[in-house]
Amino acid sequence: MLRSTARPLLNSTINARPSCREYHLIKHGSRPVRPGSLPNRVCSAGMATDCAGWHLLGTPREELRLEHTLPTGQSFRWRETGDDEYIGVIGQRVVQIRQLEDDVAWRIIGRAPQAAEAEDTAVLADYFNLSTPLADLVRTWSASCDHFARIQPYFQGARMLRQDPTETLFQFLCSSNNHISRIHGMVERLCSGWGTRLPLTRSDEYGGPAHHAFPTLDQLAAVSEADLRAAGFGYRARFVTGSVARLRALGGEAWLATLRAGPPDVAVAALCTLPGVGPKVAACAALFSLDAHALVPVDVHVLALATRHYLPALRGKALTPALHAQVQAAFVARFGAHAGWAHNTLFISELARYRGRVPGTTRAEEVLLARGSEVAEEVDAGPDACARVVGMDGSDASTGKGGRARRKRKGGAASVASSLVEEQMELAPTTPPQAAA
DNA sequence: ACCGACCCTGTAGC
DNA sequence: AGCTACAGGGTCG
Ligand SMILES: [Mg+2]
Repeated sequence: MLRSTARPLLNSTINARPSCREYHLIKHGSRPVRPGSLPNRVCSAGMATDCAGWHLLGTPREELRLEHTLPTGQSFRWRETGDDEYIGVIGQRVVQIRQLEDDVAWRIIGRAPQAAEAEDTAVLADYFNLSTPLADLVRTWSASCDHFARIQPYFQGARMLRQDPTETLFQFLCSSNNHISRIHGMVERLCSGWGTRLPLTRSDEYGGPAHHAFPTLDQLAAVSEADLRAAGFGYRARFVTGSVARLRALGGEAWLATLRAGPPDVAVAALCTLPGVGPKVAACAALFSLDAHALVPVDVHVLALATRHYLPALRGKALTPALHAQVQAAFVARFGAHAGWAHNTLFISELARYRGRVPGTTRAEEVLLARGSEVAEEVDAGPDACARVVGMDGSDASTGKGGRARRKRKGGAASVASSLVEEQMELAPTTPPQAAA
């Protein structure tokens, strides 16, 4: 195994040459070295470390795959900095994280002074919800649902994160009737404009942009609607200032945290009293940050997959609160107390970025195949394939820099294909092609 | 319960 | 390449 044949250990924003010990920790094509000394169970976030600050999370691929967890719509706080490598902020820490063959490696590259190193491992374990055994849950879900059983092998390790409640609420306050790419920018400007900058602890190795904690409610209270409009928030500017004011009146972050202990419907009802927060955004905040593992944020895409597989009678109906409740109930009936987690795997299996990964599964693919589209040329990479099926040029569909499969024909299948290609981050179409025209 | 307006802007489509 | 037109992980009244 020659070094020259391996991809660079660190991406281009990391300038330092990795130490020899890093090579022991980071995979080189196949497997990490010194596996015998490493914890390999979910609940024991790794203690293993090296001189460059890398640790192992202790998560086998069935428990966590970053590709299915970080850039799939639960958080807008991560950016991909390399092949299967990301940098983002968890609370008061800037985290560099990378997928290994059967584990995940992480290190802290920046932190607030009050963020003690001794807490790092616990913070990571908390953020990735490591006390929830995903692989065990998957077995029960696969027994309950044929569709889930069919697609899940292609989307392993899709965990729910346990994000900060305030951060999650405002991220998804920005999400309604909006494009993913714009949401990313809005969240970023909120952080860089009003959040506390996190000093880098490895500034000699990292030359990328600065990172900031998500602004606290006190920091947000200093932001005017005009500020937000200038930052491109549009009409959501008033939602933000209004929600900040109301949250502070209710008791701020401490009050939000109390929602974790109560029933999910109480949390959702409370969140819905905030301006700009409806059932969908409330469910996102509750599932992504308030331990409401059973909640399902029902958007148009979730409704589409629900009508396709569970509630055919609801096809074509508008996404009213009543319908939202019906879909929610159907998911809980089928998947149980962690229905929100199950929904997450189903949701990401619909992403256009993964189109073709599961042979002949989605309705969109069925339409394309029925019309003889070249989508049939996509090879079956097999379950648990690591390589992307779409975006072979390495670009990320979610950043809009291309990478989508090129379509050549006009009319017929091509018009269907173009409606697919148009999907923003990725989601397969929710409306019949003819209706889209 | 239903329906139209809605701030922007990244991107598709010429 | 530049432009224009569109549509977007919903929410509100
Ligand atoms: Mg509300």
